[in-house]
Amino acid sequence: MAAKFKYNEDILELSNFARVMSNPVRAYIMKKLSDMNTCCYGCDIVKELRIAPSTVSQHLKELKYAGLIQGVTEGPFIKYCINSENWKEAGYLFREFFGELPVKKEDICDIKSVENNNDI
Amino acid sequence: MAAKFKYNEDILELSNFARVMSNPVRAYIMKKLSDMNTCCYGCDIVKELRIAPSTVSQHLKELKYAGLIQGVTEGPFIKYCINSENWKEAGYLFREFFGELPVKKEDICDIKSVENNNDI
DNA sequence: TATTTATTTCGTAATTTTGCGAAATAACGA
DNA sequence: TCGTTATTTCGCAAAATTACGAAATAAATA
Repeated sequence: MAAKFKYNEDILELSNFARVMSNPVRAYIMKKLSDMNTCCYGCDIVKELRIAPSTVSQHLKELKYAGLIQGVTEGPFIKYCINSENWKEAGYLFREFFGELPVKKEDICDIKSVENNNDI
Repeated sequence: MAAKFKYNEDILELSNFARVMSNPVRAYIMKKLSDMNTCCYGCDIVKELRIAPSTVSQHLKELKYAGLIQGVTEGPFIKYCINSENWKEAGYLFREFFGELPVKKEDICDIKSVENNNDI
């Protein structure tokens, strides 16, 4: 029978990052950490999302395993921060995947010149 | 007991797109369609990835349901093309999620390219 | 008409994901 | 020391995902 197809490494990496972000809890955590570029404790997430500590712990573990966050022990707490390096890496991967997007209005340098636009 | 947390709509939308792209077959198909901005038939995917037709059909259905592709009947074939509108939308969602990344050279706002730009 | 090709639907089995409670660990403060 | 708080690990059950084969549909063609 035919050999199994070998996916491009980028596709596998991207789909794995996508898998990690496919859970709302994990997406929420990453959004929180990246948005305000701040850190948080597991107990913050427990309070905010009102889910079991063990569930949060599991998701944080997965994010850590994926290299997207890193934890620093602070007494009985563990302060989790984003791993900027890998976060950027994931960002580039997705950006490349979706391709260069036409600029949005608010991103355009000069609004006037938008009126004659030839891009597809 | 505490009411269930209500996620931001963007988070839910993003994690759902992420779920869709978390499967290598689906990521492969989208990459193929978006990369060369071309179309394909289900049977192409069957041949390329060497997986069962029913499996491919299922994945195409999911992509269609997510609004990322659209099919046009062509005799016994169905030609699938990308749904640019929604693909762009997903792209923006991810771009916003990952935040503005340090500009790469080719992304730098260049008056010339903006001058001929029709896209909204 | 019979055959071939592309596709879909359906049912199924295997695997993965998810969320939780219970129990254990660790650090802090009264 | 004892109780509180934060966290993790473990086991479990429910749900979702995945891939497949068999059967059915539909169009093209010999």
